[in-house]
Amino acid sequence: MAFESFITEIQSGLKKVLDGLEISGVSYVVEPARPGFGDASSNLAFLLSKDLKKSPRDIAVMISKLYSPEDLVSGCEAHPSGYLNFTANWNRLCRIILTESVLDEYGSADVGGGSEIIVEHTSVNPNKALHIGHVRNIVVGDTISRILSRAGYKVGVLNYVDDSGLQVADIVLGFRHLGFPVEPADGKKFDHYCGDDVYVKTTEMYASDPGLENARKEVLREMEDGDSETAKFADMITQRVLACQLETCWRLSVTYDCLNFESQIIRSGLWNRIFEDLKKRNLVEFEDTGKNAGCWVIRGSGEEDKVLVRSNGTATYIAKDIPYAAWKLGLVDDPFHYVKYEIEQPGSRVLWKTVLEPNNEGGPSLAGSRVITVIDSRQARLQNIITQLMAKFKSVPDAYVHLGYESVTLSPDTAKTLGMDTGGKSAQMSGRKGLYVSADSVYDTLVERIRTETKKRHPEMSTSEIEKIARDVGVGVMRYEMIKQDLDKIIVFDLAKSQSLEGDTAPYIQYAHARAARILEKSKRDIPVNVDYSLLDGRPELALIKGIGMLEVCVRDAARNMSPKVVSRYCHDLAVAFNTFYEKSHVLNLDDENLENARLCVVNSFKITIARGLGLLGIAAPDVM
RNA sequence: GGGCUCAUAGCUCAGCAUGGAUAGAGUGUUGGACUUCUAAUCCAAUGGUCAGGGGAUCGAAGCCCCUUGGGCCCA
Repeated sequence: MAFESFITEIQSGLKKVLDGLEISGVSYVVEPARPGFGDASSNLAFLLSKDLKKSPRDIAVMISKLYSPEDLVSGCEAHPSGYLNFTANWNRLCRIILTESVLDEYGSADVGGGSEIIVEHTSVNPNKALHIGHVRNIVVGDTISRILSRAGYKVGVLNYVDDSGLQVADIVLGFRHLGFPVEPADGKKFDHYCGDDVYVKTTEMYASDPGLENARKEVLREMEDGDSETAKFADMITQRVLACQLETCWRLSVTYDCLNFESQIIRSGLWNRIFEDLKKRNLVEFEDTGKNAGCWVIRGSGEEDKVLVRSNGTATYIAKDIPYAAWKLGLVDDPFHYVKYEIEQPGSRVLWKTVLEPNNEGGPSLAGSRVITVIDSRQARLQNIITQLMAKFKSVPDAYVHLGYESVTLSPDTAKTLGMDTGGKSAQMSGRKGLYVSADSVYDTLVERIRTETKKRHPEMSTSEIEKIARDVGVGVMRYEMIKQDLDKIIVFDLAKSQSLEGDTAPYIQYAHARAARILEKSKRDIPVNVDYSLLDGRPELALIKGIGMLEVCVRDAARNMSPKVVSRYCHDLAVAFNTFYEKSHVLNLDDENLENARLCVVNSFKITIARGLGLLGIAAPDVM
């Protein structure tokens, strides 16, 4: 409970006061105070002002007189503005926070109540390498799944591979009809080769050779027949690209439970079953007249009707997403079987993939009562239709959630380095035009730079140690930049700025952790357990301890609002609190063993808590950097 | 043309859900702090018509309406 114990006590104390006054039904809040206004504040007096026909100030004074401090609350004061400010009995609160914060379960919050939830993210066409825009999707998805598991959900993570779409057809066409060799001549990573060379150059040719459009349609048609040579070739190519993409994801500490493939969803016949179901429930209608004559449509509420099946019998792209959404929610009998993915992903998580042929391997447990789909907000309209449709199938509130985010664009400078003059405006990335910055290149450049920085600081350090630090920090920088702003803000990616390691960045937070680690290391003694908490009376200490105590509040907030940014801000604020403490309160060589022990205890709790917070962001906490 | 969305310091962003205290960070610029637990750090100065207008409220950056400007989606 940590800091929440304090808040809870205030709430029950205020309830007693309100009961005494025979007042009920006021939805006031008690929240951590701004610095300089006690330790927690309540807006209660403002809300009572109208009913009691008194000024907030008078009411606050009255309540503060009636309020009787007990265990963790040492005082209740009325501020002239009308706020009620509470001060903590820090001696006791410190004990609670510092002893709880070192427990394994600290930072868990029971929002999910053990219920199962599916998170789908990544879902990049397997015809190219991941670019920086995909990284936002991956990091948002991975971070939210980490937060949800800490918040009491059983989380299953899916990656949907669209291995039968137009983009794959494009590179298959390039390989089979335009003579691109399957093996890149220069030893390039295969996903980069497919994206940079085959895809870009093939799509360029459509303009000069209109006949290619038909060839592409033919390829697409052949791919749908699973037994065709083209389909087998496409499968080989997409599997190779996928393996490369996963390598990139894994480097960024992102892992999955299961891979789904569009080709299998089509061949499983899932769509026909869902379509029949939709007809039975009257959720789709056959249009006899009008511009959609001969089509099956979903009636739009206030919007235009959406065509699911065209008059020629082919399904639209909206229709393709419906069976997958229904499968994720467990609304249909599972047509799939599972095998372990041929390459082991780092860590302990087992990665499965679906197959259509039966086997005895078992499989992951993926029954989700709720589903979160992480896709950028350009797809909001489509996702809205699916959300509405799924709501009619499943009675759980918010069963299907589209977690949208704004796209990543390129800064004018960065676009220019890629050979495009945007006239001072930022530019949308485009795989087709080759206008993108790959995730691998950003990562490699960062790691190289951090390697140099680390060497400068630790000339004696072994290459492998430096490498480890460089990677941990590099991953941190990329992930933090993708998560620290709200999902509805466009990220304008700038190559030069992305290399920054100072200020509000992951290294700032990681560095605070390393500082704490170094103090503990140098103290050369066991972490004291029973310390004199009354010695922790300085402002920097208490602010730090308060921050440590707020982790649960943060996890709960982040999970409820599906907002990964909340955790990044928490980590940053906690690191700031530590750095202030570090400047003002020395820990070692104080000639006062009791004080030293008390402060060591705080440093230890901070180190554990910040590592835990960074862990929620998928960022490692190095002991040295 | 319709829909979604954004607008807060020179720049990048918090704060808005649940209205209330001097609107906060980072970055930039200027100056300062390493014989001390690592300066990937810290301190100070600088910088605001919270896009504009109206409304409800004792009180609005926040809520409602309108306008403007940008982005995206659909046609």
